[in-house]
Amino acid sequence: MARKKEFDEKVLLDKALDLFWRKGYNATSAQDLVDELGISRSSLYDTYTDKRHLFMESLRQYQLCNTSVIVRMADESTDAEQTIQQIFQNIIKESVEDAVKKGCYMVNTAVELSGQDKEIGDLVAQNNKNVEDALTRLVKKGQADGQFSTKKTARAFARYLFSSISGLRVAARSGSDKRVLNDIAEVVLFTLLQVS
Amino acid sequence: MARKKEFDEKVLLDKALDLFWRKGYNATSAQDLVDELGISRSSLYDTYTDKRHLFMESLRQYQLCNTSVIVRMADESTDAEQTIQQIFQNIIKESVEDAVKKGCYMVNTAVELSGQDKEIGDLVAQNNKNVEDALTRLVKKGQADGQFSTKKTARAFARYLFSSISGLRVAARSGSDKRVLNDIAEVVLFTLLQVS
DNA sequence: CCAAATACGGAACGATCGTTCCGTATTTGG
DNA sequence: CCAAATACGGAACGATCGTTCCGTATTTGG
Repeated sequence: MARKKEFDEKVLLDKALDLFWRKGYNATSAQDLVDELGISRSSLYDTYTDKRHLFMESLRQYQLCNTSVIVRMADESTDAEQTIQQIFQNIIKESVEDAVKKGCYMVNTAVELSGQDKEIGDLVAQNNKNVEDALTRLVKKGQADGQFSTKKTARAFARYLFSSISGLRVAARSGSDKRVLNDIAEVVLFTLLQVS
Repeated sequence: MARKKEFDEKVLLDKALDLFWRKGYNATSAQDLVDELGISRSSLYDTYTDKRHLFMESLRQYQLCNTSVIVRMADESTDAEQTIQQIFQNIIKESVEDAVKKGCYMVNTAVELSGQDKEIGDLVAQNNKNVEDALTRLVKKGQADGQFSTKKTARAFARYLFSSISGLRVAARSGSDKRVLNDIAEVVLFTLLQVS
């Protein structure tokens, strides 16, 4: 029984996500958000509580859209080797096509805030655990199918893959070009195949 | 022909480095620096020009102390395989012993500032290039000695190793415990040996 | 021993930070 | 059609930002 919002809450959450992703939390001011989202301060605070709350919402949104894709790919896989290749190729593609070199929002946030903000650190840690667990299931499957070595545990391989992805994302954010990213991914995949 | 400084410029540069390393650039205020270094604002600005300048000095200091160690290890190596193991073991040791989980200053800075500050981005890029080049020479040596595969170029392996180190450092900063870091390093080294 | 030069502590600068408030516009239920 | 409720734009809040200024202390060359 009142006036309706003139904007779409979810569309603007995506805009905020994009801004935080690009600039990081500390370097993004309330004024930046007002400019980017195109709404007034009062609407911003009325809708999203405050800057930190909006940031956490955007992190959850990212988790929902980007991280869970990897988890889904891992769990729906019928060919572990091929799925891992796909995961890496997706990341390369996304990185190369991104003109502003945003890297990975979770990696960026982990580096910037994990040590300073417990709640955000916990969210990132939970996210990482989900991915690591999914990769572990995927590697276990690959081991059962005789595609991967069993000389290390599936958990160890999964941690290795996760760390490789982080490294690739840092390289992407640092501005490494396509050739560098391809080299990295190729060697990760190559070494993975060799161990079988 | 005037009064002498009551503090050691280099000792305080190390303190500033430690603070920036821990908190990042944007989250470290001038007040934080005054508190940590124990000198007044005027002395801070008189000695180090301004916050950004002090930050860049600390980056150069880090490059001098930490990054160049890897370059030296690579160039003085007589056994490429063993040297790479040493490099990883050093990083693990440093990460495990660091209670505040600072990670790698260059990685942290690359993630926070490479996209926003051209001069800092260039410094990080130059640093990365130096490490990548040193690793390339090291891998080339390992290939010549028959320790590593020649199915990929030395450059590609070097980029892979560099990215692996970045990933490891992100994991360390995110608070991964010793077992996780060990798993990652072991698989990197394991896969490296397998390809020979 | 004094004039010149630099270092110092701490107050103060304008700018920007994240957040709140206020007066008005709009919508809806009765 | 009016009372209640929410959304809006934009001014304003106190706090903190990075930086400068000022008056005093200390050192050194002549």
